Amino acid sequence: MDYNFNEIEPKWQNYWREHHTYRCVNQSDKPHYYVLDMFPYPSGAGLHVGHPLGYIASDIFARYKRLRGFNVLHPMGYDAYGLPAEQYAIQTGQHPAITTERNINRYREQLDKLGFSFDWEREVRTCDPQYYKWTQWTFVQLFNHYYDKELDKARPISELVKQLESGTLPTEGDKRWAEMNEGERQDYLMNFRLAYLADIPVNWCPELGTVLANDEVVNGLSVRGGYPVERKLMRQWSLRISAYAQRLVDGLEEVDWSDSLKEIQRNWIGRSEGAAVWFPLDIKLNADILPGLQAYINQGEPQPVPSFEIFTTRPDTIYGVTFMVLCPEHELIDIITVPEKRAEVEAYVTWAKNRSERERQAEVKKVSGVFTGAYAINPLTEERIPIWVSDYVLSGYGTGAIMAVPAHDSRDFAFARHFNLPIRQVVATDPQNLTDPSTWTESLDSKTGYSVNSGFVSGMKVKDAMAAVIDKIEEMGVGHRTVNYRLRDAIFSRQRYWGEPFPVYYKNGCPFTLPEECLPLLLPEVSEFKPTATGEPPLGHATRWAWDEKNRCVVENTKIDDITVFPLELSTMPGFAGSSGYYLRYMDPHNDQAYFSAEAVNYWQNVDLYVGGAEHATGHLIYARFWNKFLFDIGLSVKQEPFRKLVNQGMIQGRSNFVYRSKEDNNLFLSKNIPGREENTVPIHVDINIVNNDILDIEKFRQWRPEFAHARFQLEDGKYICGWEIEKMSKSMFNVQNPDDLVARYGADTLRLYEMFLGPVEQAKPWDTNGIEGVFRFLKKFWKLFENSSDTPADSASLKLMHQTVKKITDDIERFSFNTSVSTFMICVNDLLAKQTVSTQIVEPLTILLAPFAPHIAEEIYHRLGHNTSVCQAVWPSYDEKMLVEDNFTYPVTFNGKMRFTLDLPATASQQEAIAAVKADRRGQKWLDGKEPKRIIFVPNKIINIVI
RNA sequence: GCGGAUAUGGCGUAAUUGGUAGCCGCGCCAGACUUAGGAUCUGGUUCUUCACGGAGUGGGGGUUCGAGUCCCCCUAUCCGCACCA
Repeated sequence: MDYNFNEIEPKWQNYWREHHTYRCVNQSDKPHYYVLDMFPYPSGAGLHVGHPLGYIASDIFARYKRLRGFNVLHPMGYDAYGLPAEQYAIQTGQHPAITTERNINRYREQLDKLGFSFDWEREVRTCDPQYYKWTQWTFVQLFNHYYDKELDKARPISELVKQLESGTLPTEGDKRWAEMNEGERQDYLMNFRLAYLADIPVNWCPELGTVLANDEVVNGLSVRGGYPVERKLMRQWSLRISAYAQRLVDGLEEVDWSDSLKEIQRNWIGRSEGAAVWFPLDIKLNADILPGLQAYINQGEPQPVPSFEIFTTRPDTIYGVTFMVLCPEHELIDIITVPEKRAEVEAYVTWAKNRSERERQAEVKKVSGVFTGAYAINPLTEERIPIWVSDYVLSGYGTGAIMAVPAHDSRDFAFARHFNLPIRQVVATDPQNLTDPSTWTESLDSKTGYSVNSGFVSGMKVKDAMAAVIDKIEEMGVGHRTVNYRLRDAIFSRQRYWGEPFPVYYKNGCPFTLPEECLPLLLPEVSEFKPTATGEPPLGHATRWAWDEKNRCVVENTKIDDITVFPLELSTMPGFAGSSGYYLRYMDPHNDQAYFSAEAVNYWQNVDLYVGGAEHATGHLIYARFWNKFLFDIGLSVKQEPFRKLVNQGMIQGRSNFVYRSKEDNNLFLSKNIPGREENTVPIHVDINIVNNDILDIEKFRQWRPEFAHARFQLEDGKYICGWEIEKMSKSMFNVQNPDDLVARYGADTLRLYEMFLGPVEQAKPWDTNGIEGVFRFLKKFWKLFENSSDTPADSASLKLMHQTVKKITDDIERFSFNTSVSTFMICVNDLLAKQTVSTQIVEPLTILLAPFAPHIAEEIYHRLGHNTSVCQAVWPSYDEKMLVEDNFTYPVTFNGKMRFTLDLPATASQQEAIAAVKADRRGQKWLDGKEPKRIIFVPNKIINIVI
């Protein structure tokens, strides 16, 4: 009987489902292992071909670990909230819950066909109230905690309040806690909460009534609709992820991730060490401007005169400062600008503020700025330094103000050149030979060299000068050593419908969280998914959706004039909210008392292996680490890092095929290698499903589209050869390969093996089915091998081969090298098929080895070999080292380093035997020349290196 | 511009981690079987050469008895960040 995957695969998929083969329990004598995939967003297009790659790899590993005797947690779920379902809802009126449900069912169907060993009883969906209850709960915790910089962890905000009340902690700012009213106190606490409301500059589109992400805005117009977009300060929820910046950097040391991914995260967090320095203002203190400067007088370092703070990573260059620059958003601009410059400065600030992020990025090289007419004093040199405004200084980083050292910073250099400001050299690689900086074409940014023209640090190495200057400014009380991070707080509100509602209501404009027992706050039904006419987010359509404080419940259609009923937050949470803690929920998915139980998390700890795309490096993987660290601080999570080992599966690109249409004759198509084809034809994308190994199926092509019905061809060797190119996988390029088609044609086992055979899991590669036949042939051979097997005892050659295969496959899986595993299987089967008959003693262990890769065929053979339990309950075969050794090897022999001859030796030979063999050899005698070898370097199977 | 990675036959890749480069598969060539084949089997396939031989892991240098592998300098491609002081 032939290998009939059509019969085998559904049979065992049903068997596994009925027998709950992959059910996983939270207690076991076995060691535990948690294998996790990044859960998919169920898009309408179905499972995308890149997804199975990672799922197959993790499934192989999960199955392998089970066979090695581990209790394996291998769950799957859906990141079900998201924009596409909502956009579809706006266009069609179809509720996103319905489309999402439909897409999930389609995903599930596709996943089931591939034979994954997920424990579906643990499935989570981010849009399920039983799940998002805990997303909301975590938000409430974030709101109720602050970051204690002393203890370096999150603590309840109530403890901060206690300290403020007792006066052990003074308030920052002009008012003391005791003097504040309730509203002021809430406002003050908002500066500390880990989830907080604050005014943040956003891209606001008035026509669409929503905030847009930077990539949704082009040239100041919305991508959708082309409406004008303005930068606007808006009150938005944010997560104070920046408080965790240092711990997010430090944590990278202890995880087993690729260096490149760690590096991406390090860059994203952007830690840089430097100094904060206060520059006093040199202005006349008159009654007009004095109130505005109060904050600059009282705040921070105790300065008797108004000063402003800058951040620099190059304190050593402070003697080279020739101007200062403030960002256009800096509140000091308004105060210090001299009257005669005011009009010019205001015009510039208005222009700069209205530029979109995109415009700003596109015109990075354009220098713009304006002089305020005001001056600062360099605290070390006491020079007067002009203060400028320019948008090359960003408000979101440092203090939004810099000291400019044009000689040693390329941006300051460009600015100085443009406005003809002085450039003063204070660092030189060769202090003896200074050149005139006004002749330079670029700044000297390097940190190697010596300080020059720099007062007391002149002559020091840059590194020493940095330390010396910081010491000096600390001593003078005008600054201090500090660290800055590029990481910004995460904006957490979206004016969308299809997301988690915030468990927040507003009382006198102040946000309060709902009590825990009232969670989840259900997403209300709305009549429309667009923003309301008054510009509220879609949740504004929920009629009088509100919190009834007296009855402690959420109400709708109520009279809002009731004084105990308060409006609820109308924004929803962003996509990363639901995905930041899902791996913890899988540990205990049905718990309705807690996010997850202490027992569950103590048992599973954290994810041992996480497989997913590197595109989440600066999104999900940062947020999830933050989320986990917070849960760790409040005693829920038991590990600082959620994902111990991470494997990034490579991106799958598309391999497009082309036909070449003649420029003269629209019905004539030339095969790729016909002379003159390049000049006389235009390439046209052709559906890859009617091309096999770059050979076009001519009949299918004629049927493909009416315009090709009468196509004629110039063939080569009777075939039409198509061209190809690696491109992004997309419908419009007809290069999307649907996994379903391949399963139908070759079976899931072949697809699984083939995806692994393509190349290393981590590597990006084009999708290409050219080699799938070879893998399919292998499975047919494996089947044949089983059919040829008999109960006769195994011969020693076969046994040896089997042991070698066990070792190789085991090693390959451990180091995640599945492509070489497939090769190993092929070699083994080809060797065994050359024999008349093969013992079932050999076939059975090979079947178990194959089970992680091709579970259906392995299950079928395992049962046919007489077992009535699943191959998943089998024991991974072990190997005997003695069986691996080759009998004889040819060794290259060298004397004093020179290669002389080769020698045959048994692999098990000892040093003495090796020396004896050399002595016995005629050439050996000649080179030894009667002398005894001093030392012999003898590596089995490698080399004999003899030192006389 | 900064940071990270990669580079091996016609193609995807492999190399016991410093030890005979090209395993395995695709494709191709030749042959067998077959009414037929998108089936199966056998042999060959880095380049060059009739052959003997020679060359060869993006290019150039170095370390080593020995380098695809380690070091330095280029080049190309891919990815991430991008006025982050």
